[in-house]
Amino acid sequence: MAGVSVRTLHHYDHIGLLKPSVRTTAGYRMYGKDGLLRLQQILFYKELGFKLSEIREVLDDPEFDLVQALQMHKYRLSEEKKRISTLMTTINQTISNLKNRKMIKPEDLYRGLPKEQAETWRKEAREKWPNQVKHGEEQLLKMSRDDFKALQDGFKANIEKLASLSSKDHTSAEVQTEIRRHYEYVMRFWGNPEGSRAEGYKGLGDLYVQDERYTEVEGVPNPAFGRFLQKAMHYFVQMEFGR
Amino acid sequence: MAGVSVRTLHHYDHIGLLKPSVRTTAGYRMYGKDGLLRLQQILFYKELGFKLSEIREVLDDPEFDLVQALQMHKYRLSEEKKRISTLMTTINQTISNLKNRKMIKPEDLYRGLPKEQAETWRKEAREKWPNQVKHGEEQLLKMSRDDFKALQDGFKANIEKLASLSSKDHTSAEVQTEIRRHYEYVMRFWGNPEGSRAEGYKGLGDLYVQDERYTEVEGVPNPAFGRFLQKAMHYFVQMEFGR
DNA sequence: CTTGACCCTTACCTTGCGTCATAGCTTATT
DNA sequence: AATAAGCTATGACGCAAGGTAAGGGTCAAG
Repeated sequence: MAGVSVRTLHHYDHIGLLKPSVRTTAGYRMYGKDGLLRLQQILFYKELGFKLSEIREVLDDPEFDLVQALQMHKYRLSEEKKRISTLMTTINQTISNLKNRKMIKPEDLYRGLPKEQAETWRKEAREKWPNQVKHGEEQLLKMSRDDFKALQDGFKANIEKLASLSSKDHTSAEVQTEIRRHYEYVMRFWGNPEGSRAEGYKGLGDLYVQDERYTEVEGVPNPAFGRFLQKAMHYFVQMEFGR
Repeated sequence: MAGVSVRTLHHYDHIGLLKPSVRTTAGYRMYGKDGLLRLQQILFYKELGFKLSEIREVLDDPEFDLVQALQMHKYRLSEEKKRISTLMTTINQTISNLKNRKMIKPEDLYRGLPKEQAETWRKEAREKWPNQVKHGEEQLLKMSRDDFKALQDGFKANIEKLASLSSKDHTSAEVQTEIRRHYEYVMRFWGNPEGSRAEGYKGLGDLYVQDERYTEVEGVPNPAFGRFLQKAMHYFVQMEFGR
């Protein structure tokens, strides 16, 4: 009748949030106009996302600082909104990665590289970001073998350093410094066109979580490291490019 | 060790989401590298807001359309985000109303009005939007007594009509048409300066919920009507001014 | 008087674990 | 080796806000 179920009224009665003004001899709950007002207030605050216990405080304690409570709640809501926003961009990245992974097979990446080198790369199974590569392939082809080796070793060292930091806070300066180097390596390997770099890098972070092969360390998969990297990378992009 | 509690692993085991690869003779749960990967994937999707049952579907059914699931989830998140946004503006309104209500006493409103008229108004106890009025007072003073009476009667009729519609959907054309008239009446009574009208009108809707006196019909408080009006008014402002 | 539409109470189910309680296992120290 | 500290395991209960029966009384209409 008033938009709430009988069960809800039972519940409110049970927890003492809203008690009927009278009970008929048969035990029926009867609510007066004051009860109706209180119910509407309850529903109002409930819509705002307050918990019933909080509502009870608000309504029963006249000394309660309602304005402050509302402001605190607004802050909670704003945090939740931010969280949802980042989740949505993460989902976007994940979706585009899944699509691209379907379209480009790993083999495509090595096509055009000297067989020997491709074989080494594949065996080491450490710097595997072949997916989505379109520009990277060309860039690699332009490099001399020595340049490539140096880059590869530096990259390897960087990854290992990050692995050793994986128990730290992903937002710490230590980690973020190393992540910046990681970003630069990835860009050189990956050769992403300007503009989509931030997006691509974040997406790579998501891939780390999706596929264990990306975060093997010394040949041993380490998925927790993947999640650590993903968070650190997202944070880096956030700070560096502002989303 | 991996960022999850033992209890969580028990739980995942219990619901069949993540089972240990082996059990020691003592019954200890041992997870292999595959288990670790699966755990990370679980945590990843959990962060995105998926329910555990959904995660199980995603991970266990290779035929599962992950992209579609992600897109659906993104939509859910966007809806939630919208909801939070409107909640936040509602809170803002409520806060400013509470503040203003504290600052301006009802008596202030009638100050300067002919005593007789103020008395009538107070007694009828029906069109009570004296709060926050700064401009309204002046406007009322400019009107002749007859004009005022006509306005008052029309307003009263409008409110009664809305009360009779309070069981309908607040977004229906019927209701919204009457709400538009209500809006016009309020603006004439209230005399809000241009620019803040939409905000003020929404805020008035919130006040309806806060104080039963605002939605008395024939002298009888009707708080459910208050909530109805509030929603209808918010919707009106949304459609008319786009927030 | 019976039927259907309400209401009552009691109590279990949901989600994702936290938090005991009780007991067995492993490891470190004595 | 014995003992204590510090794991783990298995129930089982609790929280939030009610949904969903189960079993039974009540009320107005026919």
